[in-house]
Amino acid sequence: MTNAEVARVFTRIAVMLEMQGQNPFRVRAYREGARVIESLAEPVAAMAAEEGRIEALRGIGKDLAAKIRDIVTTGTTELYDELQKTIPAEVVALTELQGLGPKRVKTLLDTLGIRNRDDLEAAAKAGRLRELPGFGEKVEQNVLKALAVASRGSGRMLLAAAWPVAETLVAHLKAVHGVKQVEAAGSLRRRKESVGDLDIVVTGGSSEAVMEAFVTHAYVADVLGRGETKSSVRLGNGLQVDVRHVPAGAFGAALLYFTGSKEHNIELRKIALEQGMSLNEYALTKGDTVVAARTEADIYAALGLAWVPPELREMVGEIEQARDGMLPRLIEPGDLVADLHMHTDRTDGHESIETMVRAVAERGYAYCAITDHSRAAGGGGFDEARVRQSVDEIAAVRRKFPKLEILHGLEVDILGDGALDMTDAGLQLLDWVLVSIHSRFDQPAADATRRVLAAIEHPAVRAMAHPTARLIGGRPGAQFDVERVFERAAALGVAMEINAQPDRLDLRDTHARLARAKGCRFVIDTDAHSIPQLDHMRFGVFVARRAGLTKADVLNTLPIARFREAIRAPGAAHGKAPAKAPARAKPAVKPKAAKAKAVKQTR
DNA sequence: GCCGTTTTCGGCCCGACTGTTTTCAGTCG
Repeated sequence: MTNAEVARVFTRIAVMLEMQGQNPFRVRAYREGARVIESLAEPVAAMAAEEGRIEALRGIGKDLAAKIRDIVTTGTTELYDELQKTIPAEVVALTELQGLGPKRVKTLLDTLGIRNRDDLEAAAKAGRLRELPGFGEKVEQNVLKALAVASRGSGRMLLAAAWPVAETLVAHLKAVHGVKQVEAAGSLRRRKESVGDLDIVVTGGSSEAVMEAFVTHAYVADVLGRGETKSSVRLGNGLQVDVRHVPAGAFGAALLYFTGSKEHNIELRKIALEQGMSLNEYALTKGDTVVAARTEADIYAALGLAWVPPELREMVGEIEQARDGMLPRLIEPGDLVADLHMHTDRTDGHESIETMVRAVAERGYAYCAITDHSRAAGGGGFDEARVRQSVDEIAAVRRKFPKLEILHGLEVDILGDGALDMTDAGLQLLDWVLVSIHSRFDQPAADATRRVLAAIEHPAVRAMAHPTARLIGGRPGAQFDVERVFERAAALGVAMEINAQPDRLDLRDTHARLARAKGCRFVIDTDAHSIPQLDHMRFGVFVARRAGLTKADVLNTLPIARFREAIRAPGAAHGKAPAKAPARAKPAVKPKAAKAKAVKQTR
């Protein structure tokens, strides 16, 4: 049982209880429980095995804790089974459609016996929805639209994909006559790895002009709603965008409100109430008096809090830190002076070493590492002989770029049993060894844990690249015990990478936060396979910021000399020189003279 | 169902928009 699966049971219970018209606060408790479980860095199943551990979580009481234990051991809980007798799970799934909530879905089930999307589509097309209480022709049409949208995909978009869209729309709205401030809020501003929709806050100009400019933009495929202060559209790429037009004096309150997270905002409202004030999207008020509204910082200050960077507004302890003046000074993109993971056309990259290095130099970095693949990753990956050959290749490039330090690196595959896909002799020729998983992602957790622990134990290893190997929306990644791996990596001095590829972002934010708590140090790298990908670095920094990381946590913020001192020395934590283990059986394969063009990027 | 310098009961965030209504429920964020 993964955390996501346990959370889904709670979410479904919440929907079912709501359909039954139960106490809304009881409903909320299940939703809150689902959120808490989903945001955990550790498997909730493991936590549930320890007494009192899950009860200590805010929002999880005795009752929910017992249900979590039921679910992780048996896959379900009595209440869920009981509810499913009257409301099948497939009916619950209908509430995921835009415009259909628990009440309407309940009506559909009770009056027309609609149980799934097929039933719903047939009924809507036959014009039978419009007859129902609370429905009408418009709702019927919106249901058909929602079904069409749902059949197109998950609805969430990678941050890196939404980013340029947001930039374009913000610039478009800034150009409207009289407009003063435009800012993208929501999960994009919090730099979440994927965004469900886009929220843009605007001040100045006339509401009419702003909304007109917005809904007529070329990206807009469908106008979902248009009002004085709020309009919603769906873009051609499926992304929903909301624009809010607010008075200039309320910009801070609106930005705060629409940036979220919802849970962070709820906490701020509670704090306001405790102090006899009230917070909404227009202002922080005391009675009829506005206390603060113009900037976020004003509002936080009036609540006795330091301004919280949006990336931390996830109820991960930021409220307490803001109150105590203990918020971390988060790492900035400009703090990074090196990129230590990239590929060239010698394996699955698109550019020559020289071209890549020139692009790195143009980006102002002080040093970099060239890290092509080892053999197991395919795509012409390196064996020991190829590593020997590359010593001269690297030396030649170093002569051409004397101002840039170039580390001779390799991304070495961790084989299924934890052995490294390179001989010790080959490893000793390198000055930057990354290890990573590119195969057997579905190993049982115990095997995967042993595999990773064995790999990082090797004294040549400096860092673990994209540690879990997950792909956002595509692959869950290896299921090893992250806590144990982080503890051991911290002890060995093996850095954990935050990989900035937009669909990896691995470690993810919650894992990076846990790794930091365990004492790990980090590198943030692009894993670039082409020149444009070198510019993905910011997305890795965003993850680091969401994890609360500072400049001091990240090794590639250090000048090269200090970096060399800081990385794990050969044999570190072993109390001896690098093991002279017998070299692994050398593959009886000669370096390929010519390699097939246009190799597929190894994932 | 959770929670507690307002504690073991009585609260629990709140407004906009839509569509169906004719004063408001449902949904969303």
